[in-house]
Amino acid sequence: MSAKSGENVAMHWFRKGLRLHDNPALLHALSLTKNGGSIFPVYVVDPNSYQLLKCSVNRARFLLECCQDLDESLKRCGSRLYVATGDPVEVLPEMWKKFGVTHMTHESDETGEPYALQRDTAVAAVAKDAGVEVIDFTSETLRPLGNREGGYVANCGGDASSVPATMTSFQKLFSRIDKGNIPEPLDAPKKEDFPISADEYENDYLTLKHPCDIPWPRGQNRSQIGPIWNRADANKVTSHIANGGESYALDRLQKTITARPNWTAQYEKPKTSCTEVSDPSTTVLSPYLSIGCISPRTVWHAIETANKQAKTNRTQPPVSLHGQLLWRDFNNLMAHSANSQHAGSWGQIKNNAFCRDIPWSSDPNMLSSWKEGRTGYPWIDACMAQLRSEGWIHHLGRHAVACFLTRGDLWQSWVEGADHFEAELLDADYALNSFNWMWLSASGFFYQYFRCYSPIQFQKKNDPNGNYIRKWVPELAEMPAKHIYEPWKANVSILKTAGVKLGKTYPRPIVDHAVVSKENMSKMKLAYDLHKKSQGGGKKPASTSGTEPPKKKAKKVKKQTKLK
DNA sequence: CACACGTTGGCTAG
DNA sequence: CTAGCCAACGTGTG
Repeated sequence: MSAKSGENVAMHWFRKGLRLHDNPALLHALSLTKNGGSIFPVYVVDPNSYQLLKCSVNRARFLLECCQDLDESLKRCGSRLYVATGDPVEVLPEMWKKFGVTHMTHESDETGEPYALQRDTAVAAVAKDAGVEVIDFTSETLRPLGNREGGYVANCGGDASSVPATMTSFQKLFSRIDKGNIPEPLDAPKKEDFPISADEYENDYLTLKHPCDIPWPRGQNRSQIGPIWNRADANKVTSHIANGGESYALDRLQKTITARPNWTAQYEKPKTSCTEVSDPSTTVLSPYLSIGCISPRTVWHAIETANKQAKTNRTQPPVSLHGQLLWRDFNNLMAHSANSQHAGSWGQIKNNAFCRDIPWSSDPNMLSSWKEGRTGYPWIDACMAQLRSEGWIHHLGRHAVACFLTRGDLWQSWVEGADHFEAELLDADYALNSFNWMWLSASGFFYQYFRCYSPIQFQKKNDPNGNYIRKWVPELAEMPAKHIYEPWKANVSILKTAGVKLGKTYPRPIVDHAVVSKENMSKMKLAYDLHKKSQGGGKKPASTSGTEPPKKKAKKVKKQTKLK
């Protein structure tokens, strides 16, 4: 196809942002074709992308469903999704040439995720050579992260290293910009917004239907990067916590938020339940937000509308539903800031401006026991089983397993845990994943390491009968409630009745939580002291141990006087 | 320098 | 079921 002179041939390149609604880049591409011309909506299945490099078959399945849904929606507009496979730097120029593309739009990736950054830089260079004009738009977060108008960095004097690094101060920044008002989302384009043109490639660039159609990254040993699968594994993926696609995302938004104004207004994240065995207590919009099936601004305004309809008092950030979107922007801003200071530092410990260097051990056996749910702590193993099976765990379950792997029990690096989550979670997100792992391991953003989750007590008080364990660790399904959280404490006859053989049908505990959690707290104390020394450079004299008892006394006295 | 505060801890006494 | 302690983190504010 060649463009008539004066007519634009526009391409919109979907990477994340797999939606038609609130998609400024797509709308711009369409506006270029108002006076004739044509549009090519494109997705490149890129095995090296964050979405596919480390990726379970369940996550791959979700991504393909997103593309299929997008294809169907575009078909209803008289267009379709053109799917290519390979390295965008090679694939896109071929398509530009074939289609006669004059302009390409895409959503910008502002976090500085290393692969996306080098990919977009390389694509911009080849586009320049090919004479294709590339225009990008921010639509991944509530506000732009960087220096664009209305962006967080732009509102902090343009310096990405001086943005707020605590949630409290971030909320202040958020409220200061445009008085905390978030622009209305843009409508999805309608059929009449699309130019009419025949599809000369109707048998080509079709959407992939099966995870096995996705090629492995070339020249790499896939088994060392992430999960591998075959057709039989792929066909077995049946437990769907979420079907991929914008249609499903908007449907879920309707059912969880729009239809439940009182529930929405009273939402308190820490109080949501992590004991449900089939019906999650949260919205499960995260898989859709991470791949961009739904716009954060669309979710924001749906919450706003529901809040106004509610007949109850409404909760406030950070625990409210709006608060959850603020956390998301905050996490993205932190990734942007870290990578602006040291490229690629966000996902690692080294050079990461927000991460303390804690001397984690590296024990392959500990790590694999955790990944495979063989720690001998039923609540931890149940969570890991749900992760493997559904690609999702409740937020508090994630806390428990993350604390357990790192500062709580196994003393393994948070980066290992983050890699596993990235492979398995349907809502794997570059910014949020590392942020939460730093938080839970007390490497950054959260420092009260003496607050430690118990792999037993925390869930025992929520789910005394252990229903969640019974579902995800069926080996323990017959254990009496009294011993289901600590099967090693049950006597021989109880175990026998329940059909459990410790060390055979279910493992003995890999560590003694009561012992190692105390040891680990002292290790944290040492690591923090070392950090203080390296930071202060002798600036601040270390307090002597002799001052401790009087300090305690003084505080106690003050507390007492305060109470009176 | 002191103090309040931080989205979601555990334990025990009353 | 709740309050207070455990042993004590960093950040932001005044």
